[in-house]
Amino acid sequence: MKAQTLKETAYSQKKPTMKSKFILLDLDYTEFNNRVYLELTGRINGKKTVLLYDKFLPYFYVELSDESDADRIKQIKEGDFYVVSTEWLEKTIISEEKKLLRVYLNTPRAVKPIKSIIRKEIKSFVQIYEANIVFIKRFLVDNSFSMFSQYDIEYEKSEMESNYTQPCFFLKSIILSKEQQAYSPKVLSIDIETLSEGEEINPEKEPIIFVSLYSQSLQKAFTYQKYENPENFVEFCQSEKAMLERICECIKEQDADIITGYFSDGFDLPYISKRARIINASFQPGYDNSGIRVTGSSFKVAKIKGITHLDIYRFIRGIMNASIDSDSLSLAAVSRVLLGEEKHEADFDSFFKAWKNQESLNRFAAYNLQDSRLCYLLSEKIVPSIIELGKLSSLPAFQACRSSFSMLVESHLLKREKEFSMLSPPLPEESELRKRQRTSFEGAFVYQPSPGFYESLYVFDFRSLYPTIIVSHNISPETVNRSSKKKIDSPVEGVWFSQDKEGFIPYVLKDLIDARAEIKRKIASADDREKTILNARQYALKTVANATWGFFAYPLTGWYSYDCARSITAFGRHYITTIIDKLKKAGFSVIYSDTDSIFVCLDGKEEKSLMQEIDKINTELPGIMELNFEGKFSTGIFVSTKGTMTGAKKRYALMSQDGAISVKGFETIRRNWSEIGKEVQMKVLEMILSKKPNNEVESYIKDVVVKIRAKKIENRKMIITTQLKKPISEYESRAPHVAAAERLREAGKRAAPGTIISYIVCSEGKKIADKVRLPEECEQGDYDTDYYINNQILPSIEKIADVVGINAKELITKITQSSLDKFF
DNA sequence: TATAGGCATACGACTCGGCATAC
DNA sequence: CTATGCCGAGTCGTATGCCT
Repeated sequence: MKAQTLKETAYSQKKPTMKSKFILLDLDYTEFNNRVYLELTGRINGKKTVLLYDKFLPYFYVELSDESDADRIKQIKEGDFYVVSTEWLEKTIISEEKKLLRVYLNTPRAVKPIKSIIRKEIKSFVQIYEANIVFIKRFLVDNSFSMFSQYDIEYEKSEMESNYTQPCFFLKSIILSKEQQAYSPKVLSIDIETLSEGEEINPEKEPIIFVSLYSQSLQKAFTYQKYENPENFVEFCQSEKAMLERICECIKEQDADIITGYFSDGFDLPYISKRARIINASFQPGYDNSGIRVTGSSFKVAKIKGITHLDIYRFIRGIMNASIDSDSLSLAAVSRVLLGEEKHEADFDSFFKAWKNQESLNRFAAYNLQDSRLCYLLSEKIVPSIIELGKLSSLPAFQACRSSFSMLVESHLLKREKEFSMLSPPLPEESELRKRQRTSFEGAFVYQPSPGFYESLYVFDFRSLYPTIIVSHNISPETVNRSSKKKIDSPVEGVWFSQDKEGFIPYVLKDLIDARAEIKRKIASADDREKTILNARQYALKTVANATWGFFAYPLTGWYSYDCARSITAFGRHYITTIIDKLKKAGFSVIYSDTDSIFVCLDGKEEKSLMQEIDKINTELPGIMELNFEGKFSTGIFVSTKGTMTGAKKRYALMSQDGAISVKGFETIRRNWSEIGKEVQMKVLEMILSKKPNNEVESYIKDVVVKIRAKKIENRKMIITTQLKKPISEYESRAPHVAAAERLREAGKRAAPGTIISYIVCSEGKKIADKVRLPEECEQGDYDTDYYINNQILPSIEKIADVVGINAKELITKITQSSLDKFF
């Protein structure tokens, strides 16, 4: 925020009021003469425009035991900060109705000092509410406004002179348009390459050598070292400085709504910003001629005024992580999963060599452009979800992209409070917080499966189990253990929920669930463009609905409720176990169940009678709870845990009728397992699920073991990757991946928390940690064959082979024996 | 810069008993 | 005879990454 952006002009005249449609794109604020002005960036008839608005002020609520103290609060002034006005309002906090004083201030900077004056000097002061809500969020939440929506505005010529590069007006009034047309924001993606041969990244010394920009109308890689026969997507600049200035020019020309990058918060944009300063390049793409604003130290955030910067990696890591089925969150891995597109490998050594020897850089340029292209394609898929989450929670897309689940839910609840005249309950004090963090509660029920091979499995699951439990039992902080005419007892002793009045959380959740059902109906008949948006919207609704129950158990919020949280999981356990009993009594055999799902075998009965039984169960479920048919699987495998005969939970494999295999929990889908181990396990699973005869499975296993012994498997498949979760020094024991991290650091490379460590187990040494080598330290075949056979192959197939009566351990010993026999 | 709990598994650190060896 | 060290088996705690 800059106070000096605006200057008052000398004249004042009567100005005509104009009316128009307005698409809101970005929101910020500035100060002038000790008054705060919201800066709304958006488009009027397609033209990017800045609107200044002075009719919204920051505020918070004060609870007083003596109402007459309100007059004293009204008078508070401290330097440039003062109370503008106050008003009394009736608000509910949890279930207590209170009369609270809403205190308006002249600027957001006044919140902290005025708050502490009230605390110190007002005798009847009891409590302050909602003082921690940032100004911009307050504005959006109070009005239920959101980015990329359409508004009807009245505005007039600005009295102030500004240094904005965009036209600037005074906003007189703004309301959300009745008709909302889908707005497709213009996206520009960026990626840079730097000449960094050492491992540490240093903008002081290492120049940016390539920058690529990708949008619908521009797809180019920029560099400043000329070479012969450049591809037509390459543009040469005179120098690095000229290149950066050209990039800035392109960004301005492109006039995009959104700029995206992959890890651009942490790398590309901060690097450009720093590098531009060092080489004295002018790089000011902001509408007030500001550059890239980088804040935060360990978690950097990069902002450009007037263009919403979305770091696709940040969003994937924070929100989509769980729903993405990929080993790592690298651009290559994520593109493979979400776009089905392979990223071409880069050989930076040869790139840098070509750069130094002034050879053709076409391959380097293509690589650079590929990255911004993939990021652009990912943006097409992901940006709609970010926008919809922003709309749902009234957060700017910039914030929605960088929010955690808890922040999305918190903001959504904040937006909905006014429908209940509620305020956010105050955040916990230090001691209460510690108490909450020590408290845990029982979670979900998991059925103990019997190991074996099954045929014809029917799977059912609850639609949104926890949200529907909350709605159907009216579970909310203000309904728990409240004296009431009608109540529902929780399975938890001594806890009940009042049914007299709909609770706030059930009310909000019901709305989310209904809205999602409605959208799913619409999707069926929508065209492709609508479908993208509707899909993003239903994703946002699902995300926020599912995260809402977790809010009860999240210590850092005012909505925390131990009794609600443990009642929800207790209800979950109650219903799933009751249904299991019913199915068993009806003569079906239940194979497995985890939290909200049930796996059933017909056991000689008819499919029809199973479905009838499920229908009956559904009529008996309360409220909106519902058990759905998820699918039928022709074969399935459940295994025993290591060294026992009892069935293992959370690890199984199913094959549907069309032959598609779904694997859960097994090594095949674990990141910290070697490719060879995973590959062999998957292959064995496939063979068994498709009922291949045992001798085929055995000969496959034999084949692999012989190949490993003969060192015929590539090193690449022997690499084990494990994430380093904390600094090397904090580990109590020296696990293999910690030993590998040490080696990595000795080689001068990064080994910080979060780094994925790759290593191969080689022969020299006693402990496995001693045998660890980095992949680049190994020659082909350097690996420890015994380790891979005994610790990677055997454990991954032993329990699976067991199910069809193959003794993998014996088999492998026999192979080893016979190969030794041959040898001697 | 934390939505929750439940679960399987690997591996190092440690303990303990058996044994060989040195003194 | 005791002191020392090595080895393997068993137990425990730490660590990771999965499932819903």
